[in-house]
Amino acid sequence: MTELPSARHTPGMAIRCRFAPSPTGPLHVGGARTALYNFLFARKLGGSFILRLEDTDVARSELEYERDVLDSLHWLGIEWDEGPEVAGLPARGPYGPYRQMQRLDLYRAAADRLLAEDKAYPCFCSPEELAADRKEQETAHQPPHYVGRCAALSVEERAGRQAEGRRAVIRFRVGQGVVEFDDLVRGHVAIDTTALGGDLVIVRSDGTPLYHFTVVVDDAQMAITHVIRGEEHLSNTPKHILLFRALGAEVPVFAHLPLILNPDRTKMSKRKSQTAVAAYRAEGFVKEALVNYLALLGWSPGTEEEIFSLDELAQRFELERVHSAGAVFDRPRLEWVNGQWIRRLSDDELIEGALPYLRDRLSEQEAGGAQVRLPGEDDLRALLPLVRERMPLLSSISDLVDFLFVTEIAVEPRLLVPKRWDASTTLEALSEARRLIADVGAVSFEADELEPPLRALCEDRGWKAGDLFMAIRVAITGRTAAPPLFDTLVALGFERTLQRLDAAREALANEKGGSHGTAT
RNA sequence: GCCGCAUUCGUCUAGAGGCCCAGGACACCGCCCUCUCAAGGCGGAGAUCACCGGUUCGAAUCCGGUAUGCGGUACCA
Repeated sequence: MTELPSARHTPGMAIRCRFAPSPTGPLHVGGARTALYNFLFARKLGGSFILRLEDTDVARSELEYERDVLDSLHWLGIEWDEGPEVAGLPARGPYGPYRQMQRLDLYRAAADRLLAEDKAYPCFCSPEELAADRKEQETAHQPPHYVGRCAALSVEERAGRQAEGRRAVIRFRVGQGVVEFDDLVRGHVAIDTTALGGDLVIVRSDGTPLYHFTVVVDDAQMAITHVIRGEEHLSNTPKHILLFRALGAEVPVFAHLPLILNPDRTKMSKRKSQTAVAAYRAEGFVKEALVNYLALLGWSPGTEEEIFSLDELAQRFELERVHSAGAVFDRPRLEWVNGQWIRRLSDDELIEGALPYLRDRLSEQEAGGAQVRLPGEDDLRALLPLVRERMPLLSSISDLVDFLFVTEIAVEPRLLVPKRWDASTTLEALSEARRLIADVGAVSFEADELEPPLRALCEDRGWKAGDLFMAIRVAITGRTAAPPLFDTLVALGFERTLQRLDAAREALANEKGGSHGTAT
């Protein structure tokens, strides 16, 4: 029996695809990308995107994770057309319920049908028997498979075992032959059923269904036309196809996505990489960047453009252009994309995104004993031109401007002295600069007014302007890297600029006096 | 072990027989710009297209094999 490819999509039929996470952990970037590709595919072709929760692994499923998965998808802008009830909102769509634990009777009915048609059978083999089989196969260098001990039991034999009190699993008859299908990403795939490990268990002895069964029952009942999922399912696809056929259902088209990898090229894992979408969000990545980056991890538009909004992606996305090889998750590149998107955000979006980080930073400092003023939206709005292009992450805002909102900054005296200068020169320069700034500022404290006289001073004294500016920068920010100096002075304000200059001079004088005192 | 999938610069990728002694981006290096940091501009280094055979006038592109990697092979999902 050689099967012809049957994974054909009927033209004209509405496209339906789905993302089916199991809430056993926070949403992983790999899952997010799978969801994204499904979403984009549906949007591009005017189909429906369905969300289904695979929560049959009761032991590992947690409500907290379910919320994380849902929140993360929502944050990314990946909205579903049909899905379960969440946060008080009712379920949407005609094929519900969309939670597997609420679909148990559907699986039971499907299993009963397969049993009635003898496409499946009860298997009474004990775990010990199975383990013994496996061991034997191993020594004989055979691939592990179910030997079929219970495949041909008579009605009497089954009744007998039941009477002994043995509990049965339900096994699906896999049969002989080659299963073939055309994967939208991988092309033609053919797998012999002998590689499937024998008749597979679809219902546990406690009556609960197994993944390979529920996924097919659900995809069939929900009329899924395209199954877009991770590559780890490729080898199991023949089982699914056989099950679809046995159930008399249309076999969907499959598309197996390449894996996202750790830097060592193994499947990306929590153990070796940061995987949770929520963790990237917390760090200060914007949703546009994560979507953009993930879309390009395994897919390319074929042009040299690389910044795309979700809407643009939905217009351009093609499954046929998805790569077949795994892709290493490259954080530096993600940060670059993030910087690109931060530049593109509106002022309000940027403020909304960044302000909480700044306030958190200042609150921390306040808790540490510092006196701070918590900035509001307008404070940050005024600073946007100074910081926007300096932010790889939303959280970068803190290092850039926090010194503007604390009453006193800590200045390391050594940092005040530029490389080409000594402490005396620095002290003198700072004093001269203080005088000039006080004079100019008394009339008008503007960036344009401040710069020329200070440059003239340097010219006069034979100083490098950069050295003077660096000394001032450290004096008022405590850092050697900061936004442009004169705008920063203005943002700080006339009074506070003079205060910090004075404090720096004092610190320098003390330091200098101290070291000289001991030397002479 | 068996089955499957994959293999183009460090990384993400373009490339569907001649346009490729392989293009772009990130990262890296240098120069320019410049008050620091960024950003931006320009330039550099970086891939014998995993390897070996074959097909062809011609192969990164087609075919076969090998190697390596990854995935699957559960009463997990």
